[in-house]
Amino acid sequence: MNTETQQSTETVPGAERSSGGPGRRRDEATRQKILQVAFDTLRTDGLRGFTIEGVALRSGAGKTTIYRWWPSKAALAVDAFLDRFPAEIQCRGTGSVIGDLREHMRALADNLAGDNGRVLGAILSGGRDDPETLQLYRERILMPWRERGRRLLQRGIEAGEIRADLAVDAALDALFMPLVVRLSIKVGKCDSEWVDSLCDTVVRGIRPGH
Amino acid sequence: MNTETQQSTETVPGAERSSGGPGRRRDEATRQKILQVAFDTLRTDGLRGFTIEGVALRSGAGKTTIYRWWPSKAALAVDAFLDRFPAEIQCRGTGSVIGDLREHMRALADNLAGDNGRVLGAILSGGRDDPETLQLYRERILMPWRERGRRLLQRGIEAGEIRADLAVDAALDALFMPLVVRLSIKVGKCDSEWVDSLCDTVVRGIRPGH
Amino acid sequence: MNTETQQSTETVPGAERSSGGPGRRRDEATRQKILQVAFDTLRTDGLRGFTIEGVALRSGAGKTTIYRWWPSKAALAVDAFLDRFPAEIQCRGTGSVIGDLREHMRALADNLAGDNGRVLGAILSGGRDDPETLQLYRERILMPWRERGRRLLQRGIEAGEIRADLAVDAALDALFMPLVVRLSIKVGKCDSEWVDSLCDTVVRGIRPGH
Amino acid sequence: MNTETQQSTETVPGAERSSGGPGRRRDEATRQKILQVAFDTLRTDGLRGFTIEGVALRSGAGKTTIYRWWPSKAALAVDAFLDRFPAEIQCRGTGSVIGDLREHMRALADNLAGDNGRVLGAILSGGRDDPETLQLYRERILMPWRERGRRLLQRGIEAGEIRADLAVDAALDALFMPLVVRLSIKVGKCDSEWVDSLCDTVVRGIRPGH
DNA sequence: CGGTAAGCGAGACGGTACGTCAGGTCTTGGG
DNA sequence: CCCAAGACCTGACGTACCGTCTCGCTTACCG
Repeated sequence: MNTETQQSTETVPGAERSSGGPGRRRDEATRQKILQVAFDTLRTDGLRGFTIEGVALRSGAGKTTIYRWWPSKAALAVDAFLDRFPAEIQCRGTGSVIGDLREHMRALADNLAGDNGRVLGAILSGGRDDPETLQLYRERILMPWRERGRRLLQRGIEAGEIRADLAVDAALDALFMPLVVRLSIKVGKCDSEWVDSLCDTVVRGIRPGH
Repeated sequence: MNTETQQSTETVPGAERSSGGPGRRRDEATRQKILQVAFDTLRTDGLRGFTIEGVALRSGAGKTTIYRWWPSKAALAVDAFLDRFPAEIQCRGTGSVIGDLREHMRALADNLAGDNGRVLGAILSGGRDDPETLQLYRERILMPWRERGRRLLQRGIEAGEIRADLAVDAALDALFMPLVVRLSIKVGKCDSEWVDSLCDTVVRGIRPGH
Repeated sequence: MNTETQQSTETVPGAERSSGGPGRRRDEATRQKILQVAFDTLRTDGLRGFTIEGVALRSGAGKTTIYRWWPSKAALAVDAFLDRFPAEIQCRGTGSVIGDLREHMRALADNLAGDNGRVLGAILSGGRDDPETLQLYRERILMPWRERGRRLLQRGIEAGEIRADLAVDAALDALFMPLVVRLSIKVGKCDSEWVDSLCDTVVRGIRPGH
Repeated sequence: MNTETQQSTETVPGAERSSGGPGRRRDEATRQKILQVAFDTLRTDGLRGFTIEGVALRSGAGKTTIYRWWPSKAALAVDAFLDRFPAEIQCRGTGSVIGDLREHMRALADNLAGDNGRVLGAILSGGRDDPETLQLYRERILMPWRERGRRLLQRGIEAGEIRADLAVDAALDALFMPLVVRLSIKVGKCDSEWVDSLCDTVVRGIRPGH
């Protein structure tokens, strides 16, 4: 678990009520075990084999305990993912904004190349019907990516590296959505070659140059 | 059912073995009823409320009959969608290739604005765990969109409207994937305004012009 | 099949309408195959594994054909049994009526020792809920046994070997019912030793003798 | 439920694990309701209409709950019967052992005259294919009858009322099996007249008296 | 330092849907 | 009119998880 990047723990499901008042404290080891098992199950069996019952069994926890802290299995899945996914993608700065943008997307794709990608893919689709989980997904996974991208684009506009009349949201869509789809629909790979190609295309557009 | 646009019906699940040999023929009315009910259920209740049991009940068919023709509920969902979705999106030609591209995407978005979009969204994610259905989805829904787009882009390159060194696949990703995500994750609308904005962005790129 | 002992074939289910009128004649080979397979299935798998579906499959007949000639699977079972069970148990005469009685029961038990017993046991219980089959069973299997026994007893009474005030039906119950139960409930064996013991007991009674 | 006559409840299916250890206790009311409904269904509709599904529906219990406690529907049927059937048939003593024997059988027939008989008849045959249930049936229903009878016979032998060289098992067969058959095959009634007649026959034998 | 208020595991409970099996009916084409 | 093949609706099967609900036990604070 990446403790240093876990911010605003209080409002996160599965981590509330950690002190104050009488009664036994929440067992942190149990929480960890549950998240661990949840993540592994998602990785190994996909969302199909991901059941509260199974997580409870394999983690040695009671179902009650899981339901006490996570409102739905989708919430648990999102949490299990985020617990192992850095809130802030770290990447080295290049000289230019557009270079930084490419680095950001590369780092993202890198990070999602292995287990994380499998797990996120599982979540992406499965939780779709649960509006609450969709909300969680948008807010806690997708938005941070876009916000980081948005900041970069704005910085680029200010620096004159990006045209001022850009429809920022559309650009973010063009950049990040393909990543999301490739993960969930498994159409093609998400390697850095592809990421570069995508970035380049969006940066230059499809019209004949200059 | 749109008979004229339904090509190569023989290899499509749920439509095989329609003649020859002894034994009772497949009941076309039943097939239609099942697809109809499946579509309506997906539209109304989403994938959450979409159960074989329910479709059987509401269509008056036996569960066995459904399982005889569709291997999984995801396969049924894909079929129900395609039965009501035109295989070829029709749109008027404009003078330019880029105009045609925009028209194509507008028509697509239009077609998915109502029930079709709801249903497709439901399918998109739910079928993810069933590799077979994913395959179906890619081949029978996504690919036709991309192919149409690919042909347009290539025509544009030949006509000099589009730069010759374009990474076509990346461009297709940037154009169509956002549409898919907006449908499935319900992040933002898919109206023609947004489509125009997206097209424009991909066409011009994000760098300062010429 | 024991053709010579099969009497009154006309009223037997599965053997009617064998001539006259237009149309194709009934296929005797098919009838034989069905009965054969039915018998074997009962013998091998018991009533549990005895299904019209299975018989149709293994005999190569269509389900329709079976239903055309037998109203229920119990009827088929009874028929399959009777087709291989001699209508008249043959046994050598002894000097005395009581000896003949013992011989009759021995022959019966003998005949039911192997496959026939297994099959009859299967029928006995399974058909119980179908009143029609129960009727069949009583009329075509049980009654002949009792009638033969009744004739013997009556002969014994006339000959003075059996007391005149005997409640014949009760005696028949005491003699034959244990056989039926042992077959169906599988409580104990039905070997000739046991048969002798039973006969002897019923003959002599339980009170101290002479 | 006849609490006072229910002995050794611990080893009886559907009544185990009623205390100790963590976890929610078994709901006795539910158990009662299930047995009640099962009994009523058997009485009303026979074994034909006796389905786990139906019992679950009418009792308000989940199918899982039934399957948790009873391995098969036959086991449930046996239990439903025994729950309402006195483990020890009570009957007044007469002066003689043979009189007591007749009383015992009368009481038995009496007890089985109404609903109990219908239910037992239903069980008798239906459970035949399930060896486990057959076992249950033999051990928990048939054996107690025979044991009681056996004790009576032995007492009779000691008292000189019954001949010393009697084959006790054969005598028990002759006495009780007809009862069982009459119940299951429905050949004739089980009234006290018939019971008397049967007893008398077995007691006196069929040979001319003394 | 003892009461009380949680947290925790185990596990029973009423449900819903699953995917399968067999029952009995029907509709083909061919003999 | 018979027969095979086989599609069809019905209904029950036994299983898997769901989310809820007791239980008895274990902490830990707070008066």
